[in-house]
Amino acid sequence: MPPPGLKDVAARAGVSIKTVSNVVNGYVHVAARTRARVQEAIDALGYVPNVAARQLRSKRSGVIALAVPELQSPYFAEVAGLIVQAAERRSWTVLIDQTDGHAERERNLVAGLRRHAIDGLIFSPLALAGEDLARGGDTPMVLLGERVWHGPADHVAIDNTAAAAEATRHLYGLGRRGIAAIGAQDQPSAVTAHQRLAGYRAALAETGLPFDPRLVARVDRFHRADGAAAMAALLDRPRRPDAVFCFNDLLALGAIRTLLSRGVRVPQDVAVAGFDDIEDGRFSTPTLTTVAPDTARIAQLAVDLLAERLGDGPAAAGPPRELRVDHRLVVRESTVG
Amino acid sequence: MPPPGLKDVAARAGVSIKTVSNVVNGYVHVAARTRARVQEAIDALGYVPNVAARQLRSKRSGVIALAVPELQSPYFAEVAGLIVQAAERRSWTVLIDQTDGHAERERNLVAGLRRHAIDGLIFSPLALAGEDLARGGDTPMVLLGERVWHGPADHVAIDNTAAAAEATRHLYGLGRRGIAAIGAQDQPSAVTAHQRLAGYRAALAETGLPFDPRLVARVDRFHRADGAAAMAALLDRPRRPDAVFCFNDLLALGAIRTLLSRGVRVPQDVAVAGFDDIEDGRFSTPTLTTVAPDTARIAQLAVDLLAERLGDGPAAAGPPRELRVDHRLVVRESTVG
DNA sequence: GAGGGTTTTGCCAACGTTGTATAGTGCTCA
DNA sequence: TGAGCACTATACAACGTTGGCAAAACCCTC
Repeated sequence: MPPPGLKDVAARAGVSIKTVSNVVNGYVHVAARTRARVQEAIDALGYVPNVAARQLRSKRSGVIALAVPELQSPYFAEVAGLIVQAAERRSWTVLIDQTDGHAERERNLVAGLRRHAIDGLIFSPLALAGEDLARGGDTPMVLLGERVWHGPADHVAIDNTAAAAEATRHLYGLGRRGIAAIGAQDQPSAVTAHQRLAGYRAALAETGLPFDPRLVARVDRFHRADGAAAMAALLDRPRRPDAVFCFNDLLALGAIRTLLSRGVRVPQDVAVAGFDDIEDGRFSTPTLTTVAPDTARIAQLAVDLLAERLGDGPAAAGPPRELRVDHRLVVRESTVG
Repeated sequence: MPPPGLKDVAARAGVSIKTVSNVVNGYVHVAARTRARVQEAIDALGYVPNVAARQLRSKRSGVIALAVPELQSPYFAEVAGLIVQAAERRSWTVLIDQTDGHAERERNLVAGLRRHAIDGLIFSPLALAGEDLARGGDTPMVLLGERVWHGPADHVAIDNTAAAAEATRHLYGLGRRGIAAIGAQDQPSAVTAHQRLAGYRAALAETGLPFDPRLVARVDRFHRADGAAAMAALLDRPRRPDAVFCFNDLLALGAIRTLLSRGVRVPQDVAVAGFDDIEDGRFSTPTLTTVAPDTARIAQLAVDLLAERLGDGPAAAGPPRELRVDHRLVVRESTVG
């Protein structure tokens, strides 16, 4: 037996189909008596609106998509969870998509998904930057990450450069003078890596420390294994650092693992700072000094921005905005024993 | 300008709407010439089928839902990622939903979502068990976790009890005699906790060790903080354990944190084993001994089972099945220094 | 070149919902 | 008491797609 539709509810309540629709959509001008009778019929039949039909008619699906490079990464998982929660308050459903950082997949997503079925898109691009993102439909889009191109999308981000500089200055403030960095990347699209590197360099310049390329380790991805390998490489180079700023917490945890397994003490011999404030860093040994972005606010803002664009209000159109979100440096055992 | 529809493509190619539909759906009897002309028009216009309309007509959406308690938990994030990948091979989209373990939310999901919009559901219940799950539509459902009730759904799970026993025996085999457990839960619906506790008790019984309730710590959730608190409580009790079996890796990492911060050596003084084999445990200090379920296979099987139920083939109907997935004990530094 | 079968295409209806236009109801106020 | 008005409910069309069916075009054989 097919699920009941407005038709069935209407028949049972003895009213027209449209009246039922009005009740369901909370239209104001429905007599209390009628409303009650309809509601009773709805409950009795277990009526649930058919999303497909509703979308077909009204062009709104109540679904937004969230595209992140990978869910396995705790940072993205956390952001995803928060966005789902924020969206739920607007009774939106979130379709989470994983791009694995493949440009192809990101492109498909932007071009394909955006045509139908999705009211809006929150996108954390990894491989894609620039005009590629501008393509595909006019579905409202909010980008997580700094604005590095000039397409028609809103951005939500922390000040990566300032935060990275802050972390680096913290290490300098501890008296460290051989401050290494782990997480540099070559691809021009790796904006996050570039900005954090820029912050690191800015702090060095500011404090008068020379920039030494030998103290900067490149990585392919931002995973623990990459951090572990990069740290090993740094230790094998002639000049051994007494502090490391890692561009995210996973890299830092991997680096710490390498240090400890080689008998290097953290933080006495080498101080380590990370970025993201994932939960792991709060319970690792040693606990991790890190830059904590206000992820809850990032999620909330992303959803709010999308809502504005989706709304029929005055703010629906307008130039793309870039919203800056706070961050703070959380000092833990990996830098001050 | 609204996105192009079959109508527009038909006009451009000079054929009827239905012919375009036939081309899109790969209907056999379309002349090669016609097909080519239509395809060219599709490409030129960038036509994308309207999912809503298609679903309205054909009752298939190409979307399956995955409901997990929380994405923040690395284990679920990993499983979610793998399921998305497995689903992609069947060109399904996955709608990931977070229940936060709230019974209410899980119930809504099962009752509401299943009516429309979703072809199938992969569900990892936390709060809900029993007949509650049986309600709501006839959308095919696959449960992640052992079968503890008798509704009409397929199950994919590892043998939690056997795996827990294995981990406990491993600790016993190291010569430990005060083996504690962290992760017991009281709610009858906490099936996972019950089964792992059962495995722990079975192993004790088998080895002749008495079961001591003072060595079993209850937790509210399976997070690091709970593990840390539980471990602190265990250390404060009169009888101090020399080994701990934690019902998941997060609990274990939290427990290790407490041990190390109190100056207790791991594994020399207390050996710790976990469950899930999340990535954190491979890079923590010490690295974590744990039970590794074959998550890739779990994901693949869940999707395959759903596909069978969705297919029009002979296996579409039939009694619910329970599929057992392998696991193995991964021994690392937290038990053997 | 006509008859029969096969391939290909076109028309119509329907999926379940909502927006628009409209009819009906009961009230207030002159 | 009737005109005017606000409120309430209804009828109908349309969203873009696909399945069923009929018509048209094609190909072959005799």
